[in-house]
Amino acid sequence: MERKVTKPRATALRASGKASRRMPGEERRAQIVKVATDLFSKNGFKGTTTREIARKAGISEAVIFKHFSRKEELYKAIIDSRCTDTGGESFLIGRLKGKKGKEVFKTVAVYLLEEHHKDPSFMRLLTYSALEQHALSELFLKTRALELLGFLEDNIRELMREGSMREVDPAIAARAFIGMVIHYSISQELYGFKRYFKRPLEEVAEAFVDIFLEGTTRR
Amino acid sequence: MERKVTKPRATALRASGKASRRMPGEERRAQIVKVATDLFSKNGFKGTTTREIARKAGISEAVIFKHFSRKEELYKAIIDSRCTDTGGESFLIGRLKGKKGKEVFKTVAVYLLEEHHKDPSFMRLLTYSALEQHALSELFLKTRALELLGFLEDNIRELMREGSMREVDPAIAARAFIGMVIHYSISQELYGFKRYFKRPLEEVAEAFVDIFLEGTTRR
DNA sequence: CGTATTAAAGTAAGCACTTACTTACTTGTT
DNA sequence: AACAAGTAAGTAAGTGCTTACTTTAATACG
Repeated sequence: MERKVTKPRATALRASGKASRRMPGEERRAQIVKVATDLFSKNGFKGTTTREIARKAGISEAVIFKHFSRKEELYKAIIDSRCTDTGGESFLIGRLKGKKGKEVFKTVAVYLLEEHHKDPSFMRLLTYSALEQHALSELFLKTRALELLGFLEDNIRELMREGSMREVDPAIAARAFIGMVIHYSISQELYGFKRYFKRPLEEVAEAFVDIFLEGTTRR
Repeated sequence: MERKVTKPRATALRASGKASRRMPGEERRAQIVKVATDLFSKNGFKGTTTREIARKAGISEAVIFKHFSRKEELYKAIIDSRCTDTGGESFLIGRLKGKKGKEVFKTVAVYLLEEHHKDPSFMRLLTYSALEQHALSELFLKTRALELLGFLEDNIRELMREGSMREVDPAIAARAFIGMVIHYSISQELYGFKRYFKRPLEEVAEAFVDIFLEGTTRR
């Protein structure tokens, strides 16, 4: 049967100056991942369509399926890359080597606040994946989260041994510290608290460390 | 044209013992809201279909649209009811009247941890709505969240005035306290931390208040 | 109390559109 | 000419929502 003739979409895109041009396979794959990451972090897995990913990448939908067998596989590729990305929290652990005491807490707080501020997409992706019960939050928990908590607990035990920190439950104390930092970060970026409250993040980090170590009671 | 004849679904449901029976309009509306709340909190707005809501309620889809003009309107009805629900945080403010100092922090911590543990659906709904940029998180922020933070800030100022609390930034201190509590709660329930760490919530609440007031430094 | 009527609650079937994904083919590059 | 990258057109299934009709329950009346 005679084919319907319609205006080619990609050529229309090219005319508009937003079009993709042909790319080597690996480059195209990486571009799809980047665009998809952005959309998944904004809309979640179900809320993101392959049609929208293709549209934003300036390609046809079929190209996505040249690189990924299914939508789920694209999502998994993103999750995997984000948990092995050297820009993540293992990088943080590296920066903590050699630091002790207050400096550890300060470094952790500043790093986390800065990372979340600079690029909220990982935080959003992680939150969506926890809600949607995807693998990312499980993977993240088992790798980054427990690793960082473990590190802080060890640091707290060391401080107790050398007598500068009082007897506390290291696990609970680590959770308290991480909790105030990350919740601040999430409520500022995700919940819009930053419209009502804005401070330099170094100041906020400093204040949190101070409260954690010195408490709020007058002496 | 002659209608196709197939087995009525509702009668099939009735036979299976799970069927809805006829209900007065208000009762049915409430039932739809309850079922939909559960599904929206598990799957988000986009991830929940009207077919699935109807199936779980044991009714046909058309019944939903007898009560709500659109799916979006059903969602809004849920958001509204959850932010005016007397089981929410305004209830908390009521409980804080007359309490001072350490007792305020203790009551807030225990209450929030218990509420989230007993019914994580609101927390999930709120998190989904923040990600999906629905009205719930905005409404919640403007009502409950800022109200509670304001209350804590006032309490902190009062403690500084009477000399039992040292000079801190009340806004930052309130965020620090709320952050450790809520993040703990969310990470336990939503992220699955409770599989790796379990403590009686009174103990956790007590420890957080202690850290907030006394810090962790040995004196 | 029985019957007819009316109102309320509910359904089967469908519509128009969207979704993830496929396939046979075209275009561009080497 | 061969290969890689890409597309137009399509499929089967799913989605939010509508409509014309059926069923059930309540009410009025004799």
